[in-house]
Amino acid sequence: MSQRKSGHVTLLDIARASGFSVSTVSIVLSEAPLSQNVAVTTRTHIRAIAKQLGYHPDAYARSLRRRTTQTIGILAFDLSDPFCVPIMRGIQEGVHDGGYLPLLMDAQTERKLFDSYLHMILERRADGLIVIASWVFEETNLLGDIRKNNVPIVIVGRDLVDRGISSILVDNEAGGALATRHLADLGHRHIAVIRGPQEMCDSEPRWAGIRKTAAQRGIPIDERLTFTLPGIADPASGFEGGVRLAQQMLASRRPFTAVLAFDDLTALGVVRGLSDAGLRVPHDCSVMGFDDVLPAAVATPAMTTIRQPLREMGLEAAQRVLHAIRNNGKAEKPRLHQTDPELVVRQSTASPPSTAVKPGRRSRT
Amino acid sequence: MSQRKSGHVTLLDIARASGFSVSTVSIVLSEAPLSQNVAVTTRTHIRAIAKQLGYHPDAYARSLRRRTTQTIGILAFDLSDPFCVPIMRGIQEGVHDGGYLPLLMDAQTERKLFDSYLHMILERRADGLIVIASWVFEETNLLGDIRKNNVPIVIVGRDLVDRGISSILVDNEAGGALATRHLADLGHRHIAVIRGPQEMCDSEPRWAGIRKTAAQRGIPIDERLTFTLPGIADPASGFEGGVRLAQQMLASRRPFTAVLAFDDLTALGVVRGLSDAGLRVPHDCSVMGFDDVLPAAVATPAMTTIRQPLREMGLEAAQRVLHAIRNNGKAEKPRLHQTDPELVVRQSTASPPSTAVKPGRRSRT
DNA sequence: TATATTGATTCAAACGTTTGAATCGGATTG
DNA sequence: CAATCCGATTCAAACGTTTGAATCAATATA
Repeated sequence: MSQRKSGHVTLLDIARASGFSVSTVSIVLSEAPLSQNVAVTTRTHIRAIAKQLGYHPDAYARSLRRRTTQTIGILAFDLSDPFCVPIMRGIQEGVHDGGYLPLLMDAQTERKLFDSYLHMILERRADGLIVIASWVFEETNLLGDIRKNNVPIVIVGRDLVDRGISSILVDNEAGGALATRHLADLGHRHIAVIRGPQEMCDSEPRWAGIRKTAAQRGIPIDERLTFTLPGIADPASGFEGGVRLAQQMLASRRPFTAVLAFDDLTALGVVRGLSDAGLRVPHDCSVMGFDDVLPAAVATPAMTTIRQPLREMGLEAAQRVLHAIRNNGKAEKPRLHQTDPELVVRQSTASPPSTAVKPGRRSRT
Repeated sequence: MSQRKSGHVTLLDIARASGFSVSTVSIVLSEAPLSQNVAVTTRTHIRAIAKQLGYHPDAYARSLRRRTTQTIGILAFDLSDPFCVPIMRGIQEGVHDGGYLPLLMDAQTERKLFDSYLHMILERRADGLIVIASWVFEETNLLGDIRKNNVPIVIVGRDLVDRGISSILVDNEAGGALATRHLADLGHRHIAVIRGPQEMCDSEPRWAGIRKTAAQRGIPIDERLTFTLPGIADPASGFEGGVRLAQQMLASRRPFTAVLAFDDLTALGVVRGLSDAGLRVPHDCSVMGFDDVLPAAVATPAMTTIRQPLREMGLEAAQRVLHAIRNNGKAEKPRLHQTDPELVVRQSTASPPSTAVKPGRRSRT
């Protein structure tokens, strides 16, 4: 009855129903400072009617008038990547605590979608933007458009500082070193390595950390036991890659007692590959991952890995944009924030077998 | 220079820069039917300036005027549940194809956040709403408010038809039957069962499917080998529950050759629990999950499970709301849509050991 | 030449809020 | 009694769009 054509209850509806003007109703319902001057009886009356009618202020009209949306866009390149989830959680926490509304979007690894969502975020006048760049993430020139409309932006999972964008990243070199040191401490001398795809910025420094630490400890790196993942956009491909590369390792007939995989999914693939060949982890061969995502924790044997402080990274990203929003005027210079990785020892690593197992030869059946 | 105080480029800016009126600019840039009447030179001129200035129409002003937001809210109770991801993907696909923008929100298993986001969705005037109710999901009376503002709503993962809400759900009874049949076909006669928490609507019918099929096949269900997961909101708790219950199974000293777990995470927990006790899966004992989420697929041995057509369910949900939006006037009556589960045979199930292993006794070490 | 037709552009109102300024009856003060 | 102040409420303009109706010149028709 009092419903308008739009189907939504508006201030006018309440004004009519209560006998007061739209202004008064607005002042009361939005709890403006002026509402202290409004008679108490009026206030309660208006509030009662609003609740009864199921009034919810129109965010569009409100934002239009107030010229602020209190909204921060979160654009994930691939939300199905378990890697994204804790980051997203951290971001949400930070954004929410700052009184902003997170506007979550998932580009599903599709460049086209990514751009289209970037448009939407611009059109929705988000006060800030955070990009989660998991796995292989293609550049987009649209990011320039973002800055043209001076929306503060932070990216996590990729270093775009030289593009003028604040970035948050784990210290990959330290992570690679941590992993290598762990295997060295266990006594491994023959380590197979699976490097990340060349397109990913994490690959190189992680590899550097591995190489340097191996050199320090006097561990030779056999290049015939060094492999590289192909750069496919689908993160689940990491698993398949791990399976395939494990087979190649075994086929190479070079001895190794541990595998250092680029990330957890790849490591899980390696476990599968080794297991299919009759090898047991960690009894016959140790396997390490990187990231510490859910599947690694619930697999058996539980995966030893290098944890990225994903939640903290998300939180940091949120605080970074919020800060940028607050001193809106002066654009601060982009910074790179590196976070500390952490070794998580679980079940997939152990000392090398006493008698050096020669992989490629089935150990049972 | 031509930037307004808002920091965003507006139609007025372009009008001034081009020498045409706001109306003309609007007509051109929004590609209204009238734009055919606009001179070609004018069109290209205006478009050029718009691009140069980096113009993006203000979604708020536009929606306000057009009285439609072309937006569908997606409210997930817990996005970190891998169960949600394919559903969300399906929804996104359907929503996007229908020309709508998905507005994704993640309640992080918090009732308070859920309600708060529900508010936001209402305030943002979403044209429709889809709720993903993974795991234990508490009711909320706010759903009534949604209908009061006649926003079409569909829920997936929970049956709320008697509350007047269209629901999409896997056929749990069929799924339970499918799983039981698979184990029976393999020759298992002693099956331990882990039932879902009582708070979940999936638990009962799934259990019914198991019981009936077991009876059909003449397989006794030992109630001392039947367990129930506690109803905790955190889905990762399923894994812990599985570990603990596996220990209880073994401690009970009752013989069993297979475990039918409520879902994949629980099943992975069971594998861990059995493995810690020295039992091998599937050699000593088979384990089955339910849902078919990512961690089940990448574990070793790969988990045999019952797949829910999650993506299809999401798609269906999207189409259901879109349909409801289209014939807005007449509210159609809520329907329950049950989807067909599918058996996915992997590595975690096999025939029972020839010599009936008595669990509770370590088979090695 | 006057009138109708067309093509190109603009006017102006509206969407639902918010908010500085204005109103207005009544009470207080000089 | 006039002037002032105060508390309670309302006016009216603005936010950036869209769009039916209006304008207006130039061309085609009678």
